[in-house]
Amino acid sequence: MGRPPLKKKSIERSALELFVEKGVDGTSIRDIASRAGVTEGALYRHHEGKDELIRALFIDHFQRFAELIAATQGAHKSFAETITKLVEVFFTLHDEDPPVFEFIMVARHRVLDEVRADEKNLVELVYRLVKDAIKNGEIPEQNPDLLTELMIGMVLQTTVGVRYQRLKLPLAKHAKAVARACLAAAGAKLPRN
Amino acid sequence: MGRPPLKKKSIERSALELFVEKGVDGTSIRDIASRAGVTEGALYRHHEGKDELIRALFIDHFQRFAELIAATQGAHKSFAETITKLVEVFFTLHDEDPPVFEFIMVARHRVLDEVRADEKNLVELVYRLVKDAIKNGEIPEQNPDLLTELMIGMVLQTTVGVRYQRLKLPLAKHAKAVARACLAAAGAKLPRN
Amino acid sequence: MGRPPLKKKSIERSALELFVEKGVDGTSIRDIASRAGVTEGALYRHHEGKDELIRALFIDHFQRFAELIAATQGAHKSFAETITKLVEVFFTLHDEDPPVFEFIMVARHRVLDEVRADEKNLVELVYRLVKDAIKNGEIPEQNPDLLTELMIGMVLQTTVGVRYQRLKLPLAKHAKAVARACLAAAGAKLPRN
Amino acid sequence: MGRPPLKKKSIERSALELFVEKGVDGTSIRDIASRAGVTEGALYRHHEGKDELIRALFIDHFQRFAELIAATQGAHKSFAETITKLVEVFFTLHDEDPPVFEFIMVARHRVLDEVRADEKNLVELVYRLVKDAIKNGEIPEQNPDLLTELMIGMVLQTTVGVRYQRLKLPLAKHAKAVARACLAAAGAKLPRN
DNA sequence: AATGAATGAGATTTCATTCAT
DNA sequence: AATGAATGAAATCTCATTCAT
Repeated sequence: MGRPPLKKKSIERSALELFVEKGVDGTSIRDIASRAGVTEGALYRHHEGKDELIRALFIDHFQRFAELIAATQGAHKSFAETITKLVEVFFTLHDEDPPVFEFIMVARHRVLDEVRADEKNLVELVYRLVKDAIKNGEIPEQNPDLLTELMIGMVLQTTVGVRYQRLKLPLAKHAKAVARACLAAAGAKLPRN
Repeated sequence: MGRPPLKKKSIERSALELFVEKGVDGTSIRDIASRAGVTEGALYRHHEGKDELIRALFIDHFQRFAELIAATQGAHKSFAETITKLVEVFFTLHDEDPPVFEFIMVARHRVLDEVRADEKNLVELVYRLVKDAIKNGEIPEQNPDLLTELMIGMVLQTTVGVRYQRLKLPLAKHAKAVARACLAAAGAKLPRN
Repeated sequence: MGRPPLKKKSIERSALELFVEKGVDGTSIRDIASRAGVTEGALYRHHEGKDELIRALFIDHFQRFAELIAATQGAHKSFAETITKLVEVFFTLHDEDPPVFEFIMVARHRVLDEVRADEKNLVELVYRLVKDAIKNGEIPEQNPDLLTELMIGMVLQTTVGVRYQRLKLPLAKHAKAVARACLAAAGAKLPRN
Repeated sequence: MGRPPLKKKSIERSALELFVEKGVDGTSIRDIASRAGVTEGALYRHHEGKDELIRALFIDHFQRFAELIAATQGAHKSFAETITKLVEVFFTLHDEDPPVFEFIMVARHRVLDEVRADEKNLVELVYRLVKDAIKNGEIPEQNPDLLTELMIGMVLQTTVGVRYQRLKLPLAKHAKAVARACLAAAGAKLPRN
């Protein structure tokens, strides 16, 4: 059962961090190897190349996102409850490992089509929630596309605030307030807190 | 006085568009020259290099942002009016030339310190508005940093929605609705529209 | 431990020779790589760039010069003996590897300050020998700076003569005669040979 | 009879100085134009290109060298007198305009063949003087090639000493002493001074 | 006579990748 | 599993020269 690949994790972690810090295109194999304390060739033992590494990192971590979000979807509750839950899930995901979260945000626009489909589902999920909420009369008649962007914007920008140290970790602390703001923006009757 | 700089504008415009389309790091000098219909060396007549070009483009266009926003600040009105005005200004800026707007958004994190100071002012401006509104009782007691991020998130994400064609131009059309959402998120009493 | 650096020596030797043949500015990375039988990028595995390569070559080889000359200094003998010894050392250094010697002569004016300090010491060494000899009455009262230049000029120009094939190798063969000329120029009583 | 070419002299002087300061290959047309206070194109009004400029500068100034030296040759005097005169001529040439002198020294190895012939004559001239002096018994039997290099080395290195501020201008002040050193090195009976 | 934009060739440098060790 | 030299392609940048103004 051979030695475990001691450096694989280190390479992947270094890559992920650098991709967030300097951008994917701004990070070279050398940068990654250097931070991981290995040489350039080592990376190719574990990954086919830079592209495949990015893809592997994305798919790996995106799993957890997809699972947690899918779980949220399952529980058929009110719009308010679902949105609140979703915000919590997002912030929890962020707090578990902020660099991973940021990498997913940064990389999602580059990773290939089949993955994009998944990513699209995220926007789509919120869109459907909004659409249903309007149909059910939970929130007033309005442009569902716009509301979708507004809510996503609030959640994502909160993570940006953390990155630039304008907000403090853990994000989960702010989940309730952000959820409330989303519902207020949607014109929902706020649940008593 | 020698040949007039026929290609300078073309180079700069091509660069700006490509930076938005393919990212700054993903765009090569050759890409830029090729789209501008010049040879690579031509760029160096007008700019010292890629870095300086990015910087120059940023500073150039950021001017207009700073001016318009400064003008908004001057008009001492209620929180609701100021926020509404600010959203309108932003969306107008975006609609005037969406690629320019997107470039500013994309480039602001790379451009050096003195410029960053200016960019910081934008966040700071909103922050001060929020702080004052809380003090004046226009909006309820709450974390001003968080609200700042939420409002900025809504405005920026709206422009992302346009980019991915989930929302249609002109953005200005959505200004009222976004402003209303910002105020709702802030817990302000909504002005009758 | 990876491939051994088969080409490093070749790159450095090629560079050194070309710098002498065509001048430092007249030699391109491509010239060097081509003579060394490698691609241009190979150079950057071993050196940061052209400047650092020049510097590294200089420092490397200058070591030997400094050591041999320092050794000569130690032996406290008469002016005549010291000068004779110095000329011999120089010519021996030259004969060991004329291209290296010539490179050192060519490069010394471009290499940065800390190295220049060392180089200065060479002139300084001769200067001090001259000064002392005047004080001790070994040679007549005269401008020590001028005599220093005269003696250095004789030694260096002899190496130029070799390069243009007006003199034949080995230079060491001429050491006695050159030393005698130096002493004559200094007005020293010539030692019987 | 048109305007005089105001900038021609400025371009040529700037070029000459820069060639001395930074080397011929290290000096760009831009450098030259910039120091001359003109733009790049201006140079091409007066010269065909960089190569021709170098050549023109060399030939121009070399004239004076050739003339003065030829004049020295004409006067058939003793070896001692001729050498003394030659050193004076050289140092006078240097003092008239040190940058010009240095440029001639620096450029002589690059300028094409027919000029090289002339330059060769300089070494050759000294060589013939030495040869004759040996034949006439003015100086002892010795290697005439070596003595030629020694004397040239003394004269040239003296100019280097000035450049590095180890000797003070005017060089002519040192002519007598250098001539005496040359004669001493040659083993000539020194003329009473 | 001079300008300075633009060219085109080439120089320097970077970098993902391969491969012998 | 890992090394690190070397490759080859591409990226950035320089520069002598040309040419419209």
